[in-house]
Amino acid sequence: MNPTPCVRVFADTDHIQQCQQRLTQAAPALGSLANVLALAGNEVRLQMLFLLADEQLCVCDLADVLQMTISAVSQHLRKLKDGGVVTARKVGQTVFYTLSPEHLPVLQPLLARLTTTQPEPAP
Amino acid sequence: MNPTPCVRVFADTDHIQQCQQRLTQAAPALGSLANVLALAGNEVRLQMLFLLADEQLCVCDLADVLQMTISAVSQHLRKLKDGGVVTARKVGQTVFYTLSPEHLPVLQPLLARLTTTQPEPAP
DNA sequence: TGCGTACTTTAGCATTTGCTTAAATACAAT
DNA sequence: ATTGTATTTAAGCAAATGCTAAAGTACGCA
Repeated sequence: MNPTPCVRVFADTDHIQQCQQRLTQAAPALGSLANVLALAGNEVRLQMLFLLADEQLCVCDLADVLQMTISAVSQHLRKLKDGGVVTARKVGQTVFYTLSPEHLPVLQPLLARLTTTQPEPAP
Repeated sequence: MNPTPCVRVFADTDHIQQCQQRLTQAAPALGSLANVLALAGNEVRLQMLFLLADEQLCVCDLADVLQMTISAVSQHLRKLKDGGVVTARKVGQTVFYTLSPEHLPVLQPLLARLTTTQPEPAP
């Protein structure tokens, strides 16, 4: 596991342990956050989330907009659903996807950055 | 590219195009954001960023804290550096890493969520 | 009951990721 | 110059990812 350990003389053991303790304390939140960010860190999925922040959409719509196979879209949506990021609502044979409230506190500020109108470069 | 196109009868073409236009407009910011989130979406790297938000650290420190090979840590740091997320500052033969200001607006609120003290469950 | 539509799931495959191991580079001190 | 410390880089490999293609499921309607 640690075949090339850190060998410097002046390792501040106390400091190291403090850092480890901070990590341990943050661990649950950190793990959860990492999962959400990993999901949102894919460009296609981030596009989906961006669109879903505005309105609910069905698989077919997303496939049309993103110019992707329905299958590929569906697989992305499954990951997002498994991660608790989106929620599926079935109406007849159509499945509408929405951002689920669970991770909105994380996602909203991120997605908001994509909507704000960029300042035009001076002419 | 699109072997199983969406075949439903009532595809709202105007709506689809509106969505595509919103995507196109957000594209640069969205791509950049996706890159940062993909970097932060790895648990090890998120731990690193969490620690670096508090204080600058060298490769050796991070390896000790995270109980990882120096090589593995160095490779993660390279990705973070290439993505403009951290900055390297060399002092003698030690390299200190810091969060770079470029993507702080994205990272700060995320990392802040890890520091806030959780409310204790009532006894 | 049978057909068509919307979606999901499976299997397969190329690419990417994150690690290990080993060699290379950079600097400091002796 | 030589040695040692801190870090980077390269090569190799197992596992994860994201797609395609092809079945499979669920629902609505005639």
